[in-house]
Amino acid sequence: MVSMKDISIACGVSVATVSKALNDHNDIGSETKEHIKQVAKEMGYFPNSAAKALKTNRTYNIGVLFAEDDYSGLTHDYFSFVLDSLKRTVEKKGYDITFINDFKNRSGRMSYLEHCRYRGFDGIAIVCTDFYTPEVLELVRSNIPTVTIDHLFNNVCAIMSDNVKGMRDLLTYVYQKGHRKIAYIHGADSAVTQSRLSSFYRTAAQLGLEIPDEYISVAAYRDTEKAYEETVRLLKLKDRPTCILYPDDFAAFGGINAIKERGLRIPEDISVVGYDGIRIARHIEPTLTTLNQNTKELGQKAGEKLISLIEHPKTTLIEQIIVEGYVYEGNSVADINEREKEI
Amino acid sequence: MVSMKDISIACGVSVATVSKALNDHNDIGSETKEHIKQVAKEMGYFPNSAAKALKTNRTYNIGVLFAEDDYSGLTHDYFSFVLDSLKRTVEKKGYDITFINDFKNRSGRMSYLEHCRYRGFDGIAIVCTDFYTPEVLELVRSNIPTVTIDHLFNNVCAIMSDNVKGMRDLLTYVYQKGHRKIAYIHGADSAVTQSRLSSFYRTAAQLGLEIPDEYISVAAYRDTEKAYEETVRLLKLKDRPTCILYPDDFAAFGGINAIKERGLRIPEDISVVGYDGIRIARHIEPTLTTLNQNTKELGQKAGEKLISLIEHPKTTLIEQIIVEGYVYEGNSVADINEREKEI
DNA sequence: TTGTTTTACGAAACCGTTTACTTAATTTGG
DNA sequence: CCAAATTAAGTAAACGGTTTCGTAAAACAA
Repeated sequence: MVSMKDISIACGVSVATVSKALNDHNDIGSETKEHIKQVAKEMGYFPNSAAKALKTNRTYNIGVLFAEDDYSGLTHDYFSFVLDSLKRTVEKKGYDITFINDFKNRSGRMSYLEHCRYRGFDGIAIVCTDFYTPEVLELVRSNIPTVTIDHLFNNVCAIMSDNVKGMRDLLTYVYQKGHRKIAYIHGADSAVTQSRLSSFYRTAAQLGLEIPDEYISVAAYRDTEKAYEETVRLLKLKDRPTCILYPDDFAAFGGINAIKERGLRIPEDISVVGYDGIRIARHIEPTLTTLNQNTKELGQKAGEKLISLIEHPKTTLIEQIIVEGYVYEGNSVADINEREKEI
Repeated sequence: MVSMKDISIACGVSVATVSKALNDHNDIGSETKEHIKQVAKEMGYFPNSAAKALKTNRTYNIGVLFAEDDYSGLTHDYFSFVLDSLKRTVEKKGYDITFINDFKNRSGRMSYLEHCRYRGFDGIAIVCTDFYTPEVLELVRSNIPTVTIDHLFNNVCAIMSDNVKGMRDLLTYVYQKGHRKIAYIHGADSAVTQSRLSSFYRTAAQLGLEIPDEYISVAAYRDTEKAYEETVRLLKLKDRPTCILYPDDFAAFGGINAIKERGLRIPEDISVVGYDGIRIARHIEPTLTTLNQNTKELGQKAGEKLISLIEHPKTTLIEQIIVEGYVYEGNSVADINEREKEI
């Protein structure tokens, strides 16, 4: 490992001069500066992040907290796209990404916050987790620059997918296609679910839709089994819905299977709507009508906001950034306007 | 930030004593040791990873190189599962994960290797990338402990999914179902593709299958469009195959769509086989018969091997670890044994 | 010329830990 | 009882940078 000391010897200057030359301080003569840079390059020098961090308290490293439960963080289509975009964004600005976890070593276990302090993360992004555990709360209450994604805390920047508009657009779309009997199997309780559900009810009211209680039920996100069951239940109803909204695309597949197994056609017999816009939704038959979330922008805004928070703490607004998605029009929703007329 | 110095003052001992007490050196009296530990806990002390790394040259941080091209690394179902498993495994042993990239700061861009040295990664895992770029080669030639996944380099530990056995099992399965006219749309050229393709031919020969050239073609992994096109081509053949193998599950969906659009049924009219065993494959209709790769074990073995390489460099074997998958029997492959008899 | 400012660099402290080497006190052995 | 060995602590130098402050030389002004 070639260090500044080696360069200072090679150039016959002090290490202070080397440091200042490489960092482009302006109290170093331009010839000296160029010469030092040249020699540094020739000798294959690059800095030691640990030493730099130790002295400057800046690591250029961002901690990302992702769900630790099985199969719900990294492997989640929606969140992995957000992470990918976040990663690209911060890397462009010279930051690395390290996962936050309950770090274990011989002296025991660390809380998330302790882990962050241990690693000296300049900022943290909380992407996909249970936001109401004590450790997560401890984290957001700390003074480390933080952004959360799809969750709103007091005094913490949040990048939110516009669930209210998303659900409104989705329901309005379905309505315009002539549907009046619309069921909604919503996700498990969370801030996101709340937003969507209340937007669903509000929009329904505005459209003059009547939603019987039996049209509303719950299946956890990505729970194909439960979505399947609930779909079966809905199909058995005397007054069956013409369209079913699912918690997300993945869960929708459970519903689709239930429908197909009963010999019903999509969308002719019953329409189906997902949420998220995962890749596969566009590649199956029927292509799934869904709310396509803008994962790229979510990750990008989160990264930009976080870096701004780190580099300009005084002037960066603590705010909520809303990112809109759009209705992806597959062919899983029938246009029944004409059918209605016939009746 | 409470440091060892603070504790040393609080305890009336030197920082060396604190350091040794906290690290359980045995030249500290047990009472003193306990007392120091107690005070450290009370004061909320935890170490500074940068300082520790600077002094010890150990970061307990592992660099992971993931493809940087759009939508092929993090968001890839197969690789994201491997990463998830790798992450869990190394975290259990007290290591963190940071992504390797071409780090940029004001003094320019770093190569992957330079980035690794800059961050002082104890080891690196190369998971999913183009293995033949100069920068990746530079990386594997370095003396940093390294494991690669699904690629074999000289003198580097490799964790490989058993593509030879996988393809053999898959083809044998299809054969046992009575299929004799089997097409294989294989992935773009790579070591993985080579393994599968040669295993396909060898197994075919052993089974006495004749595979006309027109049954073999190429579509990039996850390229639904190309898979669609190639499927259309296959369907138009005079002597049409009864079963088509795809590069991966995702690509298979392209093929499935082509087949369905032409009014053909799966598996009654034509059988379809994927590769990977991504989650969704079990949740669509028909459920996809595919080779289920053992992502959990791949990530786990990779993590364990890497840590062994880091902690016991002398005694750890440089070897190739093969992880087997299994045929997931969906219902996309028809049993045509009886049909054959009828004819 | 002399006094003042500017420029270009160096000395040294410091960031938080680890560790080789000392040293003082205590225990052990004969 | 005294020398040797052991134990328990401390001292100080590193690790590789950054930064404050000081200063000699050069440039400038009058």
